Amino acid sequence: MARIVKAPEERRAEIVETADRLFREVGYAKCSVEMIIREIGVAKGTFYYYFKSKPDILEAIVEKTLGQIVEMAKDVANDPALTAMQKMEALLGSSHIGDEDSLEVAEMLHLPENRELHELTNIQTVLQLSPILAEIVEQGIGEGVFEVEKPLETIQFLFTGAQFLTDGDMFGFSEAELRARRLVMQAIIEKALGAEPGSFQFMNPIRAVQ
Amino acid sequence: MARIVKAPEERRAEIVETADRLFREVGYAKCSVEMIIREIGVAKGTFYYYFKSKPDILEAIVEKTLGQIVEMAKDVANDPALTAMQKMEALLGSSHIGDEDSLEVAEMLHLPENRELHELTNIQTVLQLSPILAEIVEQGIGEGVFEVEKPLETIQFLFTGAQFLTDGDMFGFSEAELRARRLVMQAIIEKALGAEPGSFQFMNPIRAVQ
Amino acid sequence: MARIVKAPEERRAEIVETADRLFREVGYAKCSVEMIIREIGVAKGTFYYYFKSKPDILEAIVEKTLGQIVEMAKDVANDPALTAMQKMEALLGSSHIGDEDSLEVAEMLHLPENRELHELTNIQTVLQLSPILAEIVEQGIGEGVFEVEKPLETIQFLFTGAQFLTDGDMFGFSEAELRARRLVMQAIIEKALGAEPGSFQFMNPIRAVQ
Amino acid sequence: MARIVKAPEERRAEIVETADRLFREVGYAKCSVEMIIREIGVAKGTFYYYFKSKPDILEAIVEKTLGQIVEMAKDVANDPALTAMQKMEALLGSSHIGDEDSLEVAEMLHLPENRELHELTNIQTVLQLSPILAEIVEQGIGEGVFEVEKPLETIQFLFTGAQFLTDGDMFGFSEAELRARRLVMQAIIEKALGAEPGSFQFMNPIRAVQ
DNA sequence: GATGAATGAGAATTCATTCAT
DNA sequence: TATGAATGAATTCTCATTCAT
Repeated sequence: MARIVKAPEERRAEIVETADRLFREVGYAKCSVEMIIREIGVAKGTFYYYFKSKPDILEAIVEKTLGQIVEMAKDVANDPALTAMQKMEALLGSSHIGDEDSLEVAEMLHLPENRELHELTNIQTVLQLSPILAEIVEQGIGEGVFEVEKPLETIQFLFTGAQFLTDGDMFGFSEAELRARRLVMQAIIEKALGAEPGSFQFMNPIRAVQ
Repeated sequence: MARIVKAPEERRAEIVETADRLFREVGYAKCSVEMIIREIGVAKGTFYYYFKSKPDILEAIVEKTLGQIVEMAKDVANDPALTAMQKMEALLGSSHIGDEDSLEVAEMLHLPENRELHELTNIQTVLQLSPILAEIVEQGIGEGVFEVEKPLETIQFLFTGAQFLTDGDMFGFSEAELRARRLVMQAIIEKALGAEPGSFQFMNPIRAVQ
Repeated sequence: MARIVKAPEERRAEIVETADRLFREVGYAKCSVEMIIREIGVAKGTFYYYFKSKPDILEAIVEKTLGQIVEMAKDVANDPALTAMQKMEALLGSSHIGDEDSLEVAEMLHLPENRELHELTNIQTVLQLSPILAEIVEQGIGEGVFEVEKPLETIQFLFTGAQFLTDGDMFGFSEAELRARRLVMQAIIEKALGAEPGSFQFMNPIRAVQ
Repeated sequence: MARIVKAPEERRAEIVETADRLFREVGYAKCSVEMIIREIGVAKGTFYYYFKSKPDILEAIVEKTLGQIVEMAKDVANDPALTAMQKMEALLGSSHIGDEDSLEVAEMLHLPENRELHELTNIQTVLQLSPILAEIVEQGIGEGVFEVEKPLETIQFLFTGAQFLTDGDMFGFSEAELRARRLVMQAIIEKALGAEPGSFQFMNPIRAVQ
């Protein structure tokens, strides 16, 4: 096959992205290295030139994904101009704000993922994001909008429930069922954080059915 | 090897139980059919006489496990002598009541499981158990101990959070961390169900540190 | 491919023999499992049903070969009717005596072998055969035909020299060169063992050029 | 990486030396070209600029090694001031004479080598060195210290036995076992060459145990 | 019902070698 | 001279499944 030379970072990114997509589409275990390289049009050796094993690229994907999520969350959390509630909305709201191509946390987490990626990314997401969210909750306590004793543990529980219940299609819920669950989630979160009922309405915006 | 003839149901049950145990011990993907039959001392053909494929026996295991859990939950739920709170305690409490070898729901769900079984059983557990628990919540509303609008969805959210956060060692929490999370879980559940603070204390019994 | 079922020992022996031959023909490293199974006409899985790895079958081959050699040597050594000199002749002589299909030690050792098999079999042959030969030398000392102080070490040295110098075609000697070396070998062995000059003439029989 | 230009002979020698060392350390087959170039800090292409293949560099190494050995042996053999016995001692003696960093033949041959290098170098060593040694034996016959009919073949046999029996750790002998074998070797060599008993004592110098 | 030898389609990984720059 | 990204054939090994007995 014709040899096409690319800048290493470019080639590496190309492989990561393709693998990421295929892993999510067909699952990590069922997606062979063969599939990945055929999709890109490179040789087996090229794959192994950049990644020393299949688990190795999985790690790279998780790191990349988490990096993006955490970075965005930190940007929001550290913005001194925002109230705790505004930060919550920015991170958990389901409506797009600002520029188009920025993926939101909520959206990122709702990709149809498979088990391995699920476990690795979702769990890591909960673990890495909850301290950031907990800090926002602390800010909110200071601002008098939240009232809760153990912000970190509370956030972790709520996050986990939200993550796994509405993520992917693990549960096979219909759109209507998902909506109902999101509404309830909102109420539980408000109660758990001691927030005003309705203050997390941004999680369930009224909008036209997609 | 000597041919040992057994009653079909017995042989089938033997295979299911062994596979169940091995799947949980070493994981579904990593447990080969070979391992299962060697453990029992039976031939390959015998396995395929009873189950048409490996996924097939996985399904059988999940069905069996769920059946046991759901049956027990229904027994409790349908006991006319118990209050809603007592039923909750019976199903979610972490202390043993009654005979020794009966596995509780809470206990069953906390076995170190692997991904495949996890996904299949945990999710199915949430889906099948939540209507039963929701009914108990309705009973509790009638008895004035709970106050919540959407029992089913609320239960599902809480159940999911509890399930995934404290199950297995997905998150790698230490014992102390798990205890902290269980305490918070109790508070959130009470708030979400509109129950008296401390009424779900049975989830966190004071006991000697192991 | 048509499934041909054979008795396990038969199939196993078939694989060992084919592998043995191919390893010697093309070398252990260069002979792939694929080559072996294609030669026999069985599936890959069949090979791995009988041998857990490629090194595993190598071991089996060496064991088989050594077993045959050592067994024959022991039979000769333990024959009470033979003198030490006759035993030496039986084991080291290059002319066929008796039944046709019995491979002699000398002949067995002169097969064109490759490195791995060479190292493993030749060395093991020296180590396992030298005590047997040393015992014969002791018998010879008693009979007054040998005179040497350290039979075992002496035998090992002589055996090693003989083994590696005239074995296979490591050195690329011509037939004439080999003959010359064998003659000298005879003289050295006689001197080293303190035997009568010419007593090991059986190693170099006068015969028509092949 | 920064491109470091070196004089061709220097670069070539650098690669040969590194490959030589690594081949001996990890074995020819197990030492990849990658390992060699990483060790030097040079690119793949550079390796293939100097050597057309991996077997090619192996050949270069053997030639280099043999060259050194043969050259030294010739220097000794052609020294008109030395007796045959002194030459034997110079070449086969196990004690250091002269300057420190000069490797002796005996020492060179006892490096822990691997199969490929072993076969190629040891055999070639025997073949190239034996005529030189044979010439010394002829000189010794003239001087009345040796008495043997076929010097070349005799030397070849003795050399081969010595080489393979005590080389590397093919046989896995202990230090004590090796000492016993070297003593016997001395006796056999003396007998085979018709030399005075004890005249080859230099092969087994009495020295403090290490 | 039961056996276990046999199947074969993959899977991951290695590495000597090439070639555009 | 030198670089290093790219190649791809080859290799070992796995394991769910089949089928002759």
